[in-house]
Amino acid sequence: MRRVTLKDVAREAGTSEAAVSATLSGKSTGNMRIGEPTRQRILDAAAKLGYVPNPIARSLSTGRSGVLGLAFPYVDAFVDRNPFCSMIMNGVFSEAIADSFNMMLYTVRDGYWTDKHRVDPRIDGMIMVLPPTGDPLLERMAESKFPCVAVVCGPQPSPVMTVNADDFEGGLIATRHLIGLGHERILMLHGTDTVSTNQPRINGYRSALKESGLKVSDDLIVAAGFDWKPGFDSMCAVLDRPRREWPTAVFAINDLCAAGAIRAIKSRGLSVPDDIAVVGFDDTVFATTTNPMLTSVRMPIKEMGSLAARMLADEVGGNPPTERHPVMGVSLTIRNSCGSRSQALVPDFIPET
Amino acid sequence: MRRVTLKDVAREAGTSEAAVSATLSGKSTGNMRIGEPTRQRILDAAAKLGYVPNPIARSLSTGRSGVLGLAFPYVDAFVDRNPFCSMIMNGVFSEAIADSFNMMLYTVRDGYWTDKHRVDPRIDGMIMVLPPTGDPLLERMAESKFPCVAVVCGPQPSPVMTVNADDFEGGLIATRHLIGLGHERILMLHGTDTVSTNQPRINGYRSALKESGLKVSDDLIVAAGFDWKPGFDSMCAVLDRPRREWPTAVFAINDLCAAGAIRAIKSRGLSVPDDIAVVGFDDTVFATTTNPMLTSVRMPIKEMGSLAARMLADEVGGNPPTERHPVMGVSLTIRNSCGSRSQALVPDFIPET
DNA sequence: TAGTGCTGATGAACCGCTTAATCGGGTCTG
DNA sequence: CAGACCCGATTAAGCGGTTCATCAGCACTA
Repeated sequence: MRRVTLKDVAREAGTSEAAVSATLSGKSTGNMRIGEPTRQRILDAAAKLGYVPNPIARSLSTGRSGVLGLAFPYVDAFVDRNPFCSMIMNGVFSEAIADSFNMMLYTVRDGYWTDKHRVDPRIDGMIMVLPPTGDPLLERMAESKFPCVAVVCGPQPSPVMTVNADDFEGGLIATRHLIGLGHERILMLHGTDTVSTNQPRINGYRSALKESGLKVSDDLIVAAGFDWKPGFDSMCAVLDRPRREWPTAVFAINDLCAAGAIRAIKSRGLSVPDDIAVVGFDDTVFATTTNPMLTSVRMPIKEMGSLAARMLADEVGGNPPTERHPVMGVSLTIRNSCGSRSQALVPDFIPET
Repeated sequence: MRRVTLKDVAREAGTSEAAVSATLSGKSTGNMRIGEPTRQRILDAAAKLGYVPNPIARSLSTGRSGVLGLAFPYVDAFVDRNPFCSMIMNGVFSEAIADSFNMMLYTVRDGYWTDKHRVDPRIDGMIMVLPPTGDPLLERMAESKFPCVAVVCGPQPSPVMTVNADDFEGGLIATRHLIGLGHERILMLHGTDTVSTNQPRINGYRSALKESGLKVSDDLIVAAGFDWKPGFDSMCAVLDRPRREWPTAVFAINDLCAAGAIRAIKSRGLSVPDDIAVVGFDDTVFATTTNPMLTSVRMPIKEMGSLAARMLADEVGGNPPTERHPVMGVSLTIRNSCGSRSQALVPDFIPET
């Protein structure tokens, strides 16, 4: 039951190992030429023996592995509760497979990457999801010429390739939407700056207010977080203020946060959107499980993953992408949480199966 | 900027490569002994040069890679919308890291595993999540002695190691809960048999009815699915029946399906739980984003992933686990969707951050 | 003193594949 | 007819580790 090796095939075909290697790996490298009859014998022998090249041996000798690394922040709640990560992975994975790359998983917690000059030779390149803003790690990777693309890492210049969504624009259109519906006191529930999307979204919010001549009030820019509970808590805190200080609308940093805010609002016996309108961000599955369903800024999350994989595969394959810092467009998916549509409980958006 | 190799360290330390290898890999294999002074010189040299062993070379010569494979079904909607997958992965990953294994990703769609005698030498073992029931693949893996554990693969005997939750018990306690609240017409919204959890959960439902002397009616066992939309659609269809045929309670195959059912019920102007009570399954994040929040059967999903990784690591490490087919217990998390608790909008369960 | 046994270390084969260098021999050219 | 050239294929040197067989040296025994 031993694994069939090159040598076995060579013996079976009555040729040298080199001939087999050249034939099977396709690319007649160097000056190696294989004639048609020999080629056939080798192919037959390989098929007969059920030969499959050993990728490890190949890696050792070529220095290439055909594996892409995917590193993401390791936070239980994030992974378990927020589909963002799996959606990125989904995109990365499908593209990687299409390019016949395998995927290896890492986390930033993993000590592997903290070491200065260390790069895992088992991977040809790395995709880093949501790297902490200003992570020196990216510098190191760039220095060591290790192909790397950072996904969702913020708009500031980066030493490595990046894939971002236009978070500023997202904040802008979400807020404009609310302003267009007549809201003037709009609460921004934001997250922490460890996540790069935070500031741009807030800035978009600010810009939208300014362009409409509305006052930007720090009282209405409140720290919450990217999960359900912080959204709930922060919204509760705001509603504990005197009634006249209440906002008439909320722009939440993401859907989960928005879902928490909605429940907080309802827990006071208030209505969404009649008393307070809510807009989310990301347009994930949560936007359709809340009640009312969320109007949310859509990011092409899966596509961002695919694009990152595509760019990395190209870079590794020797075709450096010309656009090394793409910014994906966002749009607003309008549902029921702002009152701009019918508020029937029948969903106006049914996800595809 | 070349990678530092064993040879470099040997030269620096003035010893042979063998001595370096033996020292650095710890286990003084064979009859190789290294004296303390030499050992120190080698350690110093390695530290000075910043030597890091090349895992590929090591793999080639040892036949072991220190990598575990994780294969999951590749369905967009499943990955993007259902946290099940990422929760399993979370568990697997954290345990794998703890055992200093890396993780490589596969999908069952990936042709790699369809080939008869083919096993990726880059991994030491494989965790297969939700393998299709009766997948011949598992037979093959068992035949080829390749360490493998199937996670959530159903209660039937398996040629490989398995990790399951007690789905039957889950169906039982969910249905008993509803019966205990006085319900007699309980609708079962189930999924498809391609997922192994489907039948056991239905069987649990049946048993609970029988033990209470209630009639099991095929009209009340309705196919839906594991996502939001099928739950919504099937519930709508049931509510299209004459009123006297309506159920007073619903047991849904999972939380997402339950969420769809809830919306369907509300879209008819009915109340959950006053008119119809709903129980979900899995107790994922969705159980807290619906309104009312879902009473749901809790499976220790992350723990199942961890356990699988643990078992696989042990098997690979030469300590075959004694319990090769553990079944994890389930419990019922009671919230608001059955009327057995206060229906205040304030959550009685706030997820940890 | 030859033999035994142990410690500490080395040399070299090997894991399975790639690839640069080389080579035999046939054809074409000057 | 010698030299140039191309085709088809082989040889052998890596890639960077692990590990088995061997060995030098020394102490201890009979």
